[in-house]
Amino acid sequence: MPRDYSSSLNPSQLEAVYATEGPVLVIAGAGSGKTRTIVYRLAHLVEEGVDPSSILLLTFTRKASQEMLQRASDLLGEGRGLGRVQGGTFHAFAYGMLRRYTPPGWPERLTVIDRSDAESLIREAKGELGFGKGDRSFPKASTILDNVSKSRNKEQQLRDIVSNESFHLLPYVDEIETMSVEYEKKKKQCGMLDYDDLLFALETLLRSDEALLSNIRDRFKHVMVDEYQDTNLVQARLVELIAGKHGNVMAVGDDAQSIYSFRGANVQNILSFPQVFPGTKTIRLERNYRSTQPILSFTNQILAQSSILYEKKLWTEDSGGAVPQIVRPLSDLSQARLVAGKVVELMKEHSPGEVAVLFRAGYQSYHLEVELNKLGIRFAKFGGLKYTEAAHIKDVLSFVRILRNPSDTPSWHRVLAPIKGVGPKTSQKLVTSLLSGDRDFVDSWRKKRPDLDALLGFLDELRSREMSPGTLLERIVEFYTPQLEERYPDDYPRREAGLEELLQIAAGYSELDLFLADLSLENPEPRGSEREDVVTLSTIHSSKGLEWNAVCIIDLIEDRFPSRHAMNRVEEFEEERRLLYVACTRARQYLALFVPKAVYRRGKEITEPATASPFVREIAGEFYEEWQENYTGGLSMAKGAPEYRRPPSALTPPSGAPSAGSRSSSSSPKPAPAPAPDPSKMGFCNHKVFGRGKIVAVIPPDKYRVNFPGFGLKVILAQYLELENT
DNA sequence: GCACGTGACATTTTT
DNA sequence: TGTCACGTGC
Repeated sequence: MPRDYSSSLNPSQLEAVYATEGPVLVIAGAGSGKTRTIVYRLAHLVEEGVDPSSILLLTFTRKASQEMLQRASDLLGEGRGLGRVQGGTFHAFAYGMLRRYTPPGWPERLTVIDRSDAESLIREAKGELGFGKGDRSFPKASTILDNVSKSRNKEQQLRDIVSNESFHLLPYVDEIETMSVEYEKKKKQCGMLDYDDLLFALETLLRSDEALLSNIRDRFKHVMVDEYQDTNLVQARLVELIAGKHGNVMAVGDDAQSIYSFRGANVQNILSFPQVFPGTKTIRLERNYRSTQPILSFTNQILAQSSILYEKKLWTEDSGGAVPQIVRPLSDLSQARLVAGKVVELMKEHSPGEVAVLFRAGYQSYHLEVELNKLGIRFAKFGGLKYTEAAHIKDVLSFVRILRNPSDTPSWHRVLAPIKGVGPKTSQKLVTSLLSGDRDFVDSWRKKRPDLDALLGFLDELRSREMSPGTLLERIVEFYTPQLEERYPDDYPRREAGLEELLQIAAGYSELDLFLADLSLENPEPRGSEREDVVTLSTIHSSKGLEWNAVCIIDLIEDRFPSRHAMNRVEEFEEERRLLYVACTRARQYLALFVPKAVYRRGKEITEPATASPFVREIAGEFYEEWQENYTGGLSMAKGAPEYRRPPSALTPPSGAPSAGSRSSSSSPKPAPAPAPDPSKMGFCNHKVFGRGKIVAVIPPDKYRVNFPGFGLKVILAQYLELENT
């Protein structure tokens, strides 16, 4: 007998929970109890007698899906088999499927490569093709990969992507295309799949095998997809393929929180969901259970200034609370000190785990990390460099990967590199010789170099015995550690600790394949134990779906937030706005935005004045109070806290039906609108682009924006362009 | 061909 | 801070 959840959920949430047949689209504003709704729906499905293993729950991170399953399990009590719910990220799901149903003609062992592996392949290709010799401005491997990946994610021609989004690379577009072809070839040769391949491969598999497809459709009778606004085209097609027939599919998302279009996410997916799945029931969750009204009014303002219309205004019944603060430190260096001070202050009222500092890019927290260390405040940092990208970790994993997939040439090169006398050329020859039957070259080198002999002997020995991932890793680390000390004399203890951690992770696996795939597909638990009660530092992207009592956001100045790379096109600018929206809506009770008045420029050794972020400038004064750093390092009130007024009626819950009618821009007085940004003052202008000494394009004044970040020519914003020399 | 030092340059976000 | 190209000496 299904339980009655009406005391725990509001009417819209209930509707979403009980709508288990047919397509459902839940537009869930920030903090509107989205997770809660999914959790209850899972519980309800199982209570209704649905077999947990026939539910597919696709989420943005595995952590998110684990949390939901745990909570559903708490709700129902253990033993209801919620562990059997299938789920995780699209990529992990795809990998699992491909592992189980390997398409005919594929190598039986698939290697999933991460970003840096892919970059190595691109670099290899570049070397072999002889591109970029003597040309310092030849695009970097990572830049090329960005474009290649974007082209696949958005399913547009590489050439178009380059012209539209990386305009300055246009002179190299031919080389980039050639390299992309070479990259695809190399992956195939080595039996490797990159992140994008996983999704396309699954689609190809399902489309090519009708029996399998119908099997899969029968198997997953209920599909739920979280963060639907951040799915890309293939992901949406996969959902349609699997759930399109029975139509028991629920997509949850928020168009105002779409922040992954750089990865090919397409907001259109959520907007056109009702067309793709006819008969869709659309449910809006707008009542906010997270933040105070002053914070919500502030975040609503951020969206209100957008050139995109969001049919959404969050509201709460809780009208108390402090107004958000805008704090103006004298520089970004003193900002670090002030934020650290603020964190200390906040920790008097909140536990450390309830305090977060958010930023646009990983490097922006460096100064703050130093300050926090000085004060002895423990923190966990999310986002930025991945732990598995560290050189020593990659070194060790290369051994493992070679054992699993002997044609993994990048790993071979990595392993061979430390041997004296082996450079790129010799390494190439050695690998060729190792992979072909012709061992003569290798054997002659083995005689010359005892360390090569030892290395190959070690690998042979590992190969000859079956070992668990944990044991295998232990042996490798043992073999590798002497090198570690030699190569990183300064910080090898730290790196040793990292390897120790890797051993811990490996010990939890019984299958090597899964261990390797998980390392590439899931962020392994960030250093240290899980869920320690410490302050959080996080990129905004990594803060998605999380919340804290107190949130500080730093570096709200032009060039940093919005990132100067995102000043290209209007869409990118708007995505930065949504990013700020996501950041601000993480806060429950306290929100502060730090806007340094100057920034230190590393190269120039000077401090330059900084301009406040346009997003901050746009917000009318009545929505925040302002503090300034004075010259003694203290803070003083610059603009008093406004007498907090009840927000205009459009923002308050309409009595009775919360989910309806709250969106009309009705007659209520709009709070003093900040002047809309004037494009002509933002640097839109006509500009010529030079490539290899000649003009390759002219950018029309009305559509494009030019940005000079100090040196070099950066020309941005291109939807179409005129080529002068073909 | 390789190792190693030097200097120039650029630095988003993530599966 | 890291990456890459290039020069030098072996």
